[in-house]
Amino acid sequence: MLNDPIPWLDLSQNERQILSLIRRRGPLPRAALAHVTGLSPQAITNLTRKLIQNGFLDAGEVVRGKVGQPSTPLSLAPEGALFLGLKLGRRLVELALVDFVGHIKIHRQEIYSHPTPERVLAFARQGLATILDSLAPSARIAGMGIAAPFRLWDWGSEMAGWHDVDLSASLAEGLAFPVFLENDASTACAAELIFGRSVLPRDFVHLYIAHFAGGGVVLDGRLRIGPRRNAGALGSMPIPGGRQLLDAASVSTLEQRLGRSLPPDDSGWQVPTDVEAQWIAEAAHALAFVALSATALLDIPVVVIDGAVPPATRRALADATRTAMEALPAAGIDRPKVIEGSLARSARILGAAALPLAHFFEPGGALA
Amino acid sequence: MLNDPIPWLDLSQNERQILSLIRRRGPLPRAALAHVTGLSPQAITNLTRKLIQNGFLDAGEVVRGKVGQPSTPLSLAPEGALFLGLKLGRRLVELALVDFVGHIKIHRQEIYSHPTPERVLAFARQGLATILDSLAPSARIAGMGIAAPFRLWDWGSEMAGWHDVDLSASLAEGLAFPVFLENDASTACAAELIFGRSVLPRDFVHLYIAHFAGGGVVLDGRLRIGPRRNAGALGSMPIPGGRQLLDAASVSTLEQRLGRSLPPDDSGWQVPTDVEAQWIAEAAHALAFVALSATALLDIPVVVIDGAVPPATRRALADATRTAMEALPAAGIDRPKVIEGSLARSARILGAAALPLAHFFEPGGALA
DNA sequence: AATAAATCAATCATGTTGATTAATACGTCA
DNA sequence: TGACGTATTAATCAACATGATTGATTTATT
Repeated sequence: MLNDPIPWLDLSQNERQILSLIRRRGPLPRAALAHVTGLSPQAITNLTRKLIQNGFLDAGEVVRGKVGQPSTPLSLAPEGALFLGLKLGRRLVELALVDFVGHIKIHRQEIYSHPTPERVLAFARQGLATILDSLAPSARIAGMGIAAPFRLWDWGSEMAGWHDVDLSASLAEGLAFPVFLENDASTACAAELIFGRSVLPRDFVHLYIAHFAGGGVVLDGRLRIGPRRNAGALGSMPIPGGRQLLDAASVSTLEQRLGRSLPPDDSGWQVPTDVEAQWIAEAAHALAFVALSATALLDIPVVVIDGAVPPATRRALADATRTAMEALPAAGIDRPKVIEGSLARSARILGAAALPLAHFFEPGGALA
Repeated sequence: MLNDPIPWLDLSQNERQILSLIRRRGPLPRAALAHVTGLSPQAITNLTRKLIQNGFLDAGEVVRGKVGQPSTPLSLAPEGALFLGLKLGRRLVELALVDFVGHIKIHRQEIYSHPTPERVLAFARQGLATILDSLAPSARIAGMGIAAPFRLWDWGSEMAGWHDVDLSASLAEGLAFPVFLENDASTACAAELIFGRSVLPRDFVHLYIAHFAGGGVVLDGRLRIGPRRNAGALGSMPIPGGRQLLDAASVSTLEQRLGRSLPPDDSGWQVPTDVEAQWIAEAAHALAFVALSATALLDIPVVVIDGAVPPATRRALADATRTAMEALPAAGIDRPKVIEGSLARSARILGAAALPLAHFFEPGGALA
């Protein structure tokens, strides 16, 4: 799957670095690229020529008004590559086609009471066929990413069918592009890293509060996977009281307090304020503890909090986490900045699509 | 300090990789190097020729008895480069000259009740002069590393003098080589990584129990420093009870229980077994908690425990940590293996010397 | 005239590829 | 038993490919 040097996807590290820089900082002229990459202007000329020819970059309008020859900013070509994302959730499957700049071009979804392999596969296959049919033959799909919770079968007896399903392999059959699978919370982190609208440092920890709590760790601008593909398992972080983060900071905990489950969109989020406030207080305490742990270990300057929750709730969680962190001992370390994510419910599906993007277009394949 | 391309120290990434491989796996023939680096045999021939010419590698006796042409294993040249290490402790300063394979060639030390800048600087300068005098002019010193606890001034009013001392800059003056400074617990980790006799994976966390508790994080074979040079501050990891690791797992805690301080060598370690056992039990609990946190965050497969304690104590700590970890919740993660370090009291001084070594000879400069 | 962006042409550094040589073990045959 | 051919492995040589740098040059602007 990862062994074929598909010619148009075979980018060098320096080409990837250029694309990654423009993705994060917006359109840049060649001179700026030379300066920040440390490469010679000549090398940038050669590399960008190739990238433009291959349809990954567009030359913008020349910028006049400054001393010296005008510069021509280079921007990402939206159709440079397309990516498919499949997100598997507790109540919802989603399939999306995402372009090179992170726009969702096509989106389909289906609601269920609980996911079965048959239903998910049928939805994915049919959606895939429809999408592929609708595309011009010139459209370049680089790959598909799947965001799925780990251990679906732990959710209850009706989920036992997932035990021996290899979603990735089942869907990859017959497709002309590779398929990637990752924990859904990690994909949310990947989305923030690749498509996020926040200003982020090279190192940060991402906490994503959905039915479960999970996260991702970004070091040196790359999402860390870990030797056993289980880094960023923030939901499993131990917290005081013999518990783990996901016991305190997850929507499932809120649902338990509430006595009912919440629908898979913000519009249905009707939660009594006192119940929510209490949940937030406890969750924030756990989040603060975990954030400080990460900082002591990795010198993390920023912790991003996001989740499949309404913006107001996310804000309250972030605020409460900041407050809770003040009460925890931090001798010898600098408390990290807590900021909100920018993608909320769309983080996981965008992150799914970001998996092939990172693999082919980010320096180092963004895997580690 | 780090900007000059001293010719004999200007090694390419591939040269560094070769040296690093041989350092860890022992003498290797060229064919093996080609296989594991992925470079062509021809490239290995060229690179090793240069490394031998420059005095970093020695060709060993050819190995016969196998099918095919005999192979000539290449080993590190002990005099390939020399490194100075200065370790500053609570009761002890040490200065050492360490060769390319991690042997301590010269060692001097001085005991005090508490360190003052004057005394430490005088000791270092005099020792430095003596050592440099004793060396042949052909000896190649690559640099000096300093292992010092952070925030010395927090130890008490008599240490206030350290507030505005830049040890690194003061000592660098007049020296022909660069000086590096790092937290002493981090250098212990660096020593295990570079000179350690244990078999280690590419990712591990190192816990070092001395007067304080600290540690280091190694990812992808590189010691992680962090954007603010404070990664691996494991002593500051929060643990249940509103405390931090160093409140539970440090020799200073033991000394408090004991009502007296312990001398800076194993021979003076006379601790009643019940006091030690109780201390170990509490420390192990905290260590296990921290180990699990690190694993959830980074998918760490191995945690190394070492310290400035007798081997038996270290073993008891490791054993107790393993046990304590079983009692902590670990849903969603694999508990890491707990192993003992191999360097004990010499870890920090060796690690100090390893700082310049890593900077010049490890892939990526081993800083991150 | 100064400045900055971008390119051209020549060169260099560092790798690969494919052919070649060297030294050995092992099977086979006289 | 000893001699000899063959497969195997290590290592190198020579030619070439890739991808960068350097220094001179062109262009468009204040």
